[in-house]
Amino acid sequence: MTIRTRFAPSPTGNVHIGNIRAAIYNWLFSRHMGGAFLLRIEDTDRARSTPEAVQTVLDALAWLGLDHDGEPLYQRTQRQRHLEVAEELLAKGAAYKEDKGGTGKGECIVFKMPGRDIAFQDAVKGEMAKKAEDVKDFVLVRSDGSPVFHLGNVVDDITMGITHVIRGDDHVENTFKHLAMYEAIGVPPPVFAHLPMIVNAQGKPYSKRDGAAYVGEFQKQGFLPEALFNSLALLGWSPGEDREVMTRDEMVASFSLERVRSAPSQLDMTKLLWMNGEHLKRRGHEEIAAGCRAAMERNGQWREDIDPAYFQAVVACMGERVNLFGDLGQQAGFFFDEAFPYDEKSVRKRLLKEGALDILHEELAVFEGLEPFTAAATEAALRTVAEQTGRGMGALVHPVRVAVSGTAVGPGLFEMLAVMGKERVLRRIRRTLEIYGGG
RNA sequence: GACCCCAUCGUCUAGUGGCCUAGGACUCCAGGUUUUCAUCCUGGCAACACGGGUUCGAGUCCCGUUGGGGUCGCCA
Repeated sequence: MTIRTRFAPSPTGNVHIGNIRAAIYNWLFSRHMGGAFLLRIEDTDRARSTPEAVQTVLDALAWLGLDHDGEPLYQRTQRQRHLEVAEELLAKGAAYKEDKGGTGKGECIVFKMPGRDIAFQDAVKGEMAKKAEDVKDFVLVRSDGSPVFHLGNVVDDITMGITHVIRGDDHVENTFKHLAMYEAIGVPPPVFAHLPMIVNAQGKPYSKRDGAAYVGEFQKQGFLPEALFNSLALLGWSPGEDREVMTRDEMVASFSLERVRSAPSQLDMTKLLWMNGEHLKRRGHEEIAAGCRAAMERNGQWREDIDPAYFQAVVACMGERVNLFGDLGQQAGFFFDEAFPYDEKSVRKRLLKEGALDILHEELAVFEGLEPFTAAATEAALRTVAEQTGRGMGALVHPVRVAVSGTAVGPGLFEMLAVMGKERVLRRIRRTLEIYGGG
C-alpha cells in the first residue's frame, strides 16, 4: 500500500507555525515512505477564503519546499459528494433529521453515534479509547443545507485515498467521531497521528501575542526556510542521535512517527536564531548577499548606487557576524552610507582619549602613501608604526576603526579597510579629524 | 463540571529496567585565541514534579496526588 498524507488548511490569510509543522510532518513522513503528499484547501468559509488567503498558503508551502503531489483539492468543489454521503447515511439509518437544539431554524442532518465504545491506535499517542456515552451525536449538514467540517473532512480524505492523517492534538476528540463515520460509510479508516501543540512560556497554545506566529513573519525577518523547517521539525521530533542541524534530505531519511513526542513544546527564538546562523554558513556568499540585499530592500536600507561587487565584498567581510539576513543592514550600514552615525560611547573611548587623534593623523599620513592598499599592507604599515613608536596595536587600531565606521565593533579592521578601499578610508579619516577637532 | 492527554536541566531533547554519580544542543558564566565584536577552543552552572507500589534493581512499569493542556457548537 502506498502511503498518502495530506495537509488540509483552511485559508485564513495567515499560516500558523503549529499548522505548518503539521504540514512538515506529513511531508516528511510521506517522503520518507516514498508516498504521496496531497494538498486540500478547506475553503468552505467563503468570507475568509479569498484568493489571496489561498495564495498565502501556497506561498508558505513553496517557501519551505513542501511540494505536494497532484493538484490541490478545493473543498468547495466537493459539496455534492458531501451531501450524497449524508443522504446515504440517512438511508442506512446512521443519521437522522432533527431540529437539533430546538433552534427553530429547521431540520439538520445529525450523525448517530453507534452506542459502542471506540478505540484506536494513535501513531504517536498510542492506545486511545472513549466510552460510548462520552461522544455525542453531531451535526453533519446544517439546516441551510451546508455540510459541516466533520463531513467534508472525512469524505474528502476518503476520496483522496488518504492513508495517514497527521494533525494537531486539538483533533483527538474529533477522531472518535470520524472513526464512527468511517465505519458507517463502510470504508476502513486511515492511521491517525496527533501532534502535540506548540505552546508559549505559559503552556498555552502559541499565538500571535507570543511573537512571530506566522510563516510570513519569519520570512520577512530574514530567516532561512531551511532553518525554520529544521527548527520546527525538531519541536516534538528528534532523530535520536545527537544531531540537530540537518538538511531536508537528512530529515526525510531518518523521520518516523514513532519518534514523535507526545508532550507539547515551546519555540525558542534564541535557538532558532542560532539554527539560522548554522544554515547560513552552509550557503554561498552569493546567496547570502542576495538574502541580505532583499532584507535591506524590505527595510528601506538599500540604495541603487550600491556597487554589487562592493556589496558582495562587504558580505564576505562580515562573514559569520550575520545570523539573520537583516543583520547586515543593521550592523554594516556604515559601509554604504557616507553619513554614517558616530557611536558616542565609541568616540569617547577610542577617539577622544589622549593622543588618539594625533595617532590618527600619523596613520592618515602613512595610509596616504600606501600602495597597494591591501589588508596585508595596512597591517604591515601599522605594525611598523607600532614598533617605531613603541605603542601597542590596540592603540593604533581603535581610532581608525571608529574613524571609518563610527563604531568600536565590526569585522577585522584590515579586511574592512581593504574592502572600503583607500579613497574611502582616507576621506573618512579626514572627515573624522575635521569633526573632532584634530584637523 | 465531564471526558481525554501530558510531565527529564530555563528552553529543545537523548533515555524503551541495570551501560545514568542522567548524555547532547541553545542560553548563561569563567578562561583561552583575536586590534574590537563575532567566530572558534576549553571548562562550568543546571533536570528525572511528588507519594506509594512492582522488582535483586526504576528516569524507564503500575496506582495515586499535584500541576499543565485539549475537547465538550447548526466553528474549523
